[in-house]
Amino acid sequence: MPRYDPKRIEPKWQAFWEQNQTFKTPDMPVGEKLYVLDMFPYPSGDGLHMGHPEGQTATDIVCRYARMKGKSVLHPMGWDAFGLPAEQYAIKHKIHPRITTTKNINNFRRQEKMLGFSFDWNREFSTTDPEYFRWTQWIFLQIYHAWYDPEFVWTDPAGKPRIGKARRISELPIPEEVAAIGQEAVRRYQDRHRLAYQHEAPVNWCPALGTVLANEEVIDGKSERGDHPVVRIPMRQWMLGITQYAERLLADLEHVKWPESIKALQKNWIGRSTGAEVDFWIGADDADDEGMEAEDAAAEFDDWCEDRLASGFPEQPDDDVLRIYTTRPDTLFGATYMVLAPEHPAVDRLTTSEQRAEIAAYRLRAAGKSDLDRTDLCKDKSGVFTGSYAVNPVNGELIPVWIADYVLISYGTGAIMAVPAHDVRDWEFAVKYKLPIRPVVEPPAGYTSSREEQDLARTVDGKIEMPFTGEGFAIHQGEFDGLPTAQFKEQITQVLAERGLGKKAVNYRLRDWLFSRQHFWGEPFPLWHELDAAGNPTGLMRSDPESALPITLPEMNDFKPHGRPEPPLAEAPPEWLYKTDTDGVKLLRETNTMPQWAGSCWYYLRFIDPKNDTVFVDPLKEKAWMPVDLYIGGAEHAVLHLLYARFWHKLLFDFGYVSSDEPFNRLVNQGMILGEAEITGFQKEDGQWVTIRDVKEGEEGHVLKATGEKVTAVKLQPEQVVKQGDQLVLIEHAQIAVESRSYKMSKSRGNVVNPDTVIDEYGADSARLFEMFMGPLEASKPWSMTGVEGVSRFLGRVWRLFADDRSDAVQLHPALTSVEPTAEQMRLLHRTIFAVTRDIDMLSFNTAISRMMEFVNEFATLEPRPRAALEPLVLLLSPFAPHLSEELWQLLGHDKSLAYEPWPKYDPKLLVESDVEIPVQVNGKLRAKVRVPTKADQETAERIGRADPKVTEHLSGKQVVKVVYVADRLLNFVVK
RNA sequence: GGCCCGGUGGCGGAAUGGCAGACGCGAUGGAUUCAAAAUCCAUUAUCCGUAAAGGGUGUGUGGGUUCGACUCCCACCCGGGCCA
Repeated sequence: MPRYDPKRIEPKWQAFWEQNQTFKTPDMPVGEKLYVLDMFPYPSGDGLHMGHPEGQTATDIVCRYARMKGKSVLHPMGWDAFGLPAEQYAIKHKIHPRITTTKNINNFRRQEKMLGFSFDWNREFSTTDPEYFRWTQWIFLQIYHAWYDPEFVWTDPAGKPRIGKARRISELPIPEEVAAIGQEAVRRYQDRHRLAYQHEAPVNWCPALGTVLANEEVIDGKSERGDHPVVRIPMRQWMLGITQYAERLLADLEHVKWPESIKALQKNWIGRSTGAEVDFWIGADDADDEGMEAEDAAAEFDDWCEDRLASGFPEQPDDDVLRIYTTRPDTLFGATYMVLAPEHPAVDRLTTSEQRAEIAAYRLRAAGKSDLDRTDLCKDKSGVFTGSYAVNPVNGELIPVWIADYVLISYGTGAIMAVPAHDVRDWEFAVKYKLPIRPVVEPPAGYTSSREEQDLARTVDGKIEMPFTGEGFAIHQGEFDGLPTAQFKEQITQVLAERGLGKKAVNYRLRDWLFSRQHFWGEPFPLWHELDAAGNPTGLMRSDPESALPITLPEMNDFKPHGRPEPPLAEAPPEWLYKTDTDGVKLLRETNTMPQWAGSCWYYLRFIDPKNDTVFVDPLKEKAWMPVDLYIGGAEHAVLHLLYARFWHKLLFDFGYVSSDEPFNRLVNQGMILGEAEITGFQKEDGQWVTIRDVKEGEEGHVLKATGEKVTAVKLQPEQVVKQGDQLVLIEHAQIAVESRSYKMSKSRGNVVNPDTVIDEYGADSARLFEMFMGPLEASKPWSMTGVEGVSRFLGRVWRLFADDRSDAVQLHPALTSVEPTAEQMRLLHRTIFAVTRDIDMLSFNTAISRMMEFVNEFATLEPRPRAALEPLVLLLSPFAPHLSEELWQLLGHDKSLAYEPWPKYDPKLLVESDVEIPVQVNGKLRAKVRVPTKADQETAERIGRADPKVTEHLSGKQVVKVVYVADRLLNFVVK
C-alpha cells in the first residue's frame, strides 16, 4: 500500500535530474531566452533559513514553467563567500576561513539540492575561487585605470546619444602647468582623477578589540560585540567614484521594472538636491593676524568682490573663502552665523588663540561620535565659536564662524551658512548660544506650522516665535521683497553667478564608495605602493598587470588583531608583501582587501560564462543572455548591493564590455518569513496580570509604562485567550489584553525553523508548496507547521488521485480510466489551466495553488475518474511540486521527464458557460440570484430578474428610477 | 521626525469599483475502525430568530465620491520596515 512517500520519490528524481543533466543550460539560448536569478546567498554556518527557499521556489517555478513554454532558461546558483563572519570564526577557533567557507558551501549546496531546484549546477562558483576573483580584480583595474568625463558626448552601441562616460586614464587631459612640472606631477594629477582613488577617511577603530569595525557593527558609539568604545580615526582608504554616476543611477531607475518602494529607497539614498554653492570671504591667511579689523575688512572685502567680478566663480575655492552648499540660497540674507564641520580644514587657521583650547577639546569629542549620533535630531546641539568672522556676500555683513558636529564634513562642502529663522537645527543652535535670528521668508497666508516647528516655539517680548522651514515670500531683503521662494532662488543664484560669488549646484547625499576593508578574508587589491630608498611610501602606485591576476591571499594562519588599525595583511610574509620592480623600484603590496559587496557586483555576468579563462564574460554570450529578466531576493539589499552592482555595470557599459546599461530588468522582493505566531501576556513579580497597553519595551525586557517596574513576558496557548472587540484578552481575566504577533526568526528567540527538519518530516515538495501557499510572495508571513501539514495532505490527495494506495506495488489507481470527461469537467480543467497559467505569470503562486486544490477536491472521490481530464494537472503542478509530478508522470506511462513537456493550453471556448448566475440587488442590497444567458442583453436580464419572487416583493409599491446592469456581473434596481 | 508597506473570521489569506471571507489551517459533529492513525462527509464571520424560513450588522476609525466602496478621495488611529 504505497502512500505518498516523499522520502522515496524525492531523492530518486534529484538523482535522475543530476544524472541526465536535465537542467544543463546551453551556452547560447535557443529561441526566446529567460534569465532568472536569485540573490547571491552568503553561506553562513547556520545553513539555509526559510527565506532562501521562498524566493528560490518562486524563481524555480518561473523557470520550470518557462522551460515547458519552450524558452531557454538560465537559472544558476553560487556563493558570496568572502566576508567577516568566516574571518571572525577563524580568529575564535583558529580554523582557516577557507576551510569553514568550504564546509559551509557544501552544507548550503546539500540543502539547495534537497529542495529540488532546477539550477544548472555546472555554472556554480564561489566569489572566493581564485578563477572568479581574478576577474573581480580585473574589473577593479578597469575602474582604477578610468576617470569620468561628465561632458563626453558619444553614441552607445544601441545608437542612443549619451553624455558622460568613463574613459581610460590615459585620455585624461593634463593641464599644461602640471605637465610642465614633470612626470611625477602628471601621475599624481591622474591619481586624483581616477574612479578608484585613495582618501583619508574615518574608520571605526575599536582599541579594545584591536580591530576596525564596519558601520553596522557599531551601535551608539560602542562595539556591537563587547560594548567597547569605538573612535573614528582617519585612515588611508580606497574610494570608488560612484557619485560620478549619481545622475545616471537616478535617471535610469525610470527604465527598470522594480517595485516603486525600492526605487524610492534608491532615490532617497542618492538624495539629489539643487541649490547653490556660495563663497563667504574670510580674508587672507596671515599667521600673525588673528581676526579681522572691521574697517580693513570692509575695504579688503570690496577688493575681493571686484576681483571676483572679473575672474568669476572658481572651480576650487581659494584659502580666503569658506565655500558652502545650500538648497535655500533665497535665505542668504537671513544667515547670521556660519558653522563648519569640526574636521573642516579651515578650522585651524580660523581659530583664535583664546579659543584654541576649547576648539581642540571639542574636535576630540566629535571624533568619538558616529555620523548617526551627530545628526540625530533628538540630541542637543553643541558647538564652539572659532573667534573669527566671515563676510556674507549678499550684504557684506560680518558673521561669526562656529564649529559644530551637526555639520558633517562628508556632506556638501562641510560648511554651512546658518539661517536660524528657517532651519530647525540652526534655530535650536542659535537659541542655545544666543545667536541672532532674522526672518527673511514670510509664510503664505493660512500656513499652519508643522509639529517640529511648534516644538521649538519660544516667547520673546510676549510674542511667540518659531522657525519656518517652508516656502513663502521674501521679506526684509530690499529689492527682492515679495518674491516667491522658488523664483527668488533662481534670481539670487543668477545674481551671485554674475558677480562670481556663487553658482547653481546639484548635490547628492550619495557619498563615494568606501571600498577598502581592514580584513583578511576578501579580495586583495592588485596594487603596489612605491617605496623610497628609506622604505617609506611615496604616495605613487603601480598596478599589477592583467597577466599577474589573480592576486591570491598569502598563506597565513593567524588573523588575531595585532592592536593597530592596519589590516591583518600587513603581517603577511615578506615575499608576498614586497617586491622590486624591473626598474629597481621597491614596492609594497596594498594590504587592504575589497569589501564583500565587490564579489556580488558582477556575479550575474559570470554565470553566463563561468569557465571562461580569457575574458570575464564572452561578449556574444553576454549580449544573448543579458539583462537578467527576473531578480528575486530580500529587500535588505534594496540599496547597497543593487546600487553598487548598477554602478559597476554602467562602468562596464561605458567601456563596451556589456551591452545593456541596466543589469536587472525586473526586481521582486520576497517578504520575510516570520516565526510562528506567539501570544504573550505580562505578569508583575507578584503574579498579577497587567494589560498590554500599560507595558512598554525597556532597555532590558518589558516594564510598566507608568512606574518602570519590571514585568515578565509569559508565553500563552491559544486556548487561554479569546478575541474581544479588536483585542485578544485572557479568558480568565477579560480585562487583561495580551499581545499576539510573529517575530523575525532568530536564534536568540528560539523560533528558527530549519529547512532540514521540514523536509525530513514532510518532504521538499510540501516545504516548497507551503512557502508559496502562505500568501503573496512580497508579503511578510508567519510560519506554521500545521499549514505545511495542510499542503502535505493536498499532495497526498493528488497522489491518490492517480496512484493506488491500497495495492502493494506502485500502480495506477483502478478508478482512473479512459471514460469520457463530461463537459463540466472539461470546463473545470480549462478554467484551472487558464487560472494557474495567469497566476504564474503574475507571480501569484498562492492563488494558483488554491485553484489546483479546488480542481483536486472536485475529482478526489469521483469514480471512475477520466484520465484525460486529470493528466494535465500533473503538468500544472510540476513547477510547484516537481518530484511528485515527475513520479506521477512516470506512473502515467511516460518514459521521459516532464521538464520539457509542453505546458497545457486552455481552450477559450471552454471558459465560458452558456448561462451564468448573477446577483440581483435592490438599492445595492443583495435580494436574489438568478441565472441568465451569458452576455445577455439588459432587457433579457431585467425580465428574468423582475420575475424572481424576492425581487418582485422588494419592487412592489416602489418606483424604479434606474436599472444598473453589468453583463455577467450584476443587476441592480434603484427604487424610490 | 521623514519616506514606504500594511490593517478583512479564532489564524494565514481571497476578492482592486459589482455576490466579502475562495483556498488552507484550526475547531465542532459524524462515517469508517475492536481501537487508533490515515481517509471521507457535514458545519464553522457575527447578531436577532427554539429551529427552519427570513432578516439586521460587518473589511482599523470618521467623513466623502458612486446606483453600488475591502477596493477610489480626504483626515485620523494602530502595526511593521527603511532612513534620519
